[in-house]
Amino acid sequence: MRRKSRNPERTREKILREATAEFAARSYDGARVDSIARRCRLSKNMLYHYFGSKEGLFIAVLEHMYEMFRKRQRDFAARGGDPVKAMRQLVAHTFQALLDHPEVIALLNSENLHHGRHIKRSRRVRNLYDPLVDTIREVLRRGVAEGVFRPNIDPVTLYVSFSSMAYHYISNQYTLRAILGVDFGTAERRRAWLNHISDMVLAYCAADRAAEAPGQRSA
Amino acid sequence: MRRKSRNPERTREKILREATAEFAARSYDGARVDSIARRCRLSKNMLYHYFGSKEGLFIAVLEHMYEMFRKRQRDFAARGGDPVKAMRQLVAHTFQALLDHPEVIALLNSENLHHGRHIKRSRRVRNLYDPLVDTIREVLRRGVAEGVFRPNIDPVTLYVSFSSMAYHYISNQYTLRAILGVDFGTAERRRAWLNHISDMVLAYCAADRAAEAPGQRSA
DNA sequence: GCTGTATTTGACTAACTGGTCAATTAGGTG
DNA sequence: CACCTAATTGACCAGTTAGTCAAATACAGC
Repeated sequence: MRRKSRNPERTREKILREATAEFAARSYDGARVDSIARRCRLSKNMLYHYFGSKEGLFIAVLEHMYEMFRKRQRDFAARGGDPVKAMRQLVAHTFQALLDHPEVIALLNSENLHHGRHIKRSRRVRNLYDPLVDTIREVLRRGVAEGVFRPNIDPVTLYVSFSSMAYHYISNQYTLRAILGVDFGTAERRRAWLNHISDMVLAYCAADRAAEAPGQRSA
Repeated sequence: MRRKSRNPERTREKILREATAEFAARSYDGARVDSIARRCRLSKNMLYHYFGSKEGLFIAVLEHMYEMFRKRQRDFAARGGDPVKAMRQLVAHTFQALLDHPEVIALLNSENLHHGRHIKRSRRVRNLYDPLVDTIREVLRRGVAEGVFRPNIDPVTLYVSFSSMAYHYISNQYTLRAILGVDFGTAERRRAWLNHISDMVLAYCAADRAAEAPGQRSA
């Protein structure tokens, strides 16, 4: 039987993969360095050799996660002529990305709980602009040109809006269930929620507005 | 100097108060029983005397938090004739409640990370209907009657929608800042965001819709 | 094949963690 | 005042935790 010969790259990746799983499952404080080492079938010293400390490892996990997510966003292109359809695809893509990568929500929640303490220490993550915002801007532009969207909609605000609704639905499903008595985990309810987010976004973007709604301020 | 004579009620409350602060600041796994005892200036045994275990204490904290929040929601009544104005008040109330009680977000996030493990064990919290939903229903009804809102809007869906946006804005402000490079903590940006949520809600509820937006399904 | 360097490991530790025990103290009640 | 019960405490423990040390091992270049 071939003893696993040394292979720094593979080892590093394996640690990163298992650490992501552990940190996502148990959050920063709940995660155990020994447990990660056991998952990797490596001695704990390897983690310290490559990442210095538990915090260093967590930062590397965050960076890796952000890069993966960003790449996925960049690879997505809302094609097709219809801006309304493109906007729906955009929302669906965001929702699906979060469903496909539950570790993203877990890691971000853990990080926000610590007031972004680790992200602040990472130079690679700071001011990492989400490429999806550019796609939104483009779709909005086309929609305005075609007369289906109203002008002067901020793409960042719109992005935060629908990603909030997608994220929160998944992230807080357990306490929402406890408070409202509704199971948000079923496929059908998810589909309905995705449609609802799109509906809200499109109602907000629609051009055929007149009276009092958007742009107005209350006292 | 008067040695603190025994007072079970006050002691219980003090433990609950300090435990809430500790669990909110450090989440369930990060919180330390010894630290809570130290905050209370009580021997650790008191926590075990009154709440049995760290988990029992956390459950009590969750229950207490829910009751407080629910009471606040119930006390709120969106008065006034104008349903549009009332809806804005409703959104503002929700946003402000989360700003006033940051521990709510911290505790709920911690609990969702554990897939609602503790909330499931609490009989007092299960299926605790949020009273604000009733207020929303009533405002929607009035709006439909006055012809400013369209009919058949689900109050629960609407509640989850705007509370998502309010909650997420506060909860994820640190990672949003890291990813988008925008400080979401300033008073002005908060005001703008509150207005934006209201705008979206009202655009969604508005009666004067015709063509394709709400209710439509994509493939 | 020799040697230097990077990879990998087993054994260890000092501090901490949730939880327990037996003992002490204060208040209400007869 | 004596007695019972509930509140409160100091001392302690077994298991765990992030992090360390020195040694061993494999690979690359000569």
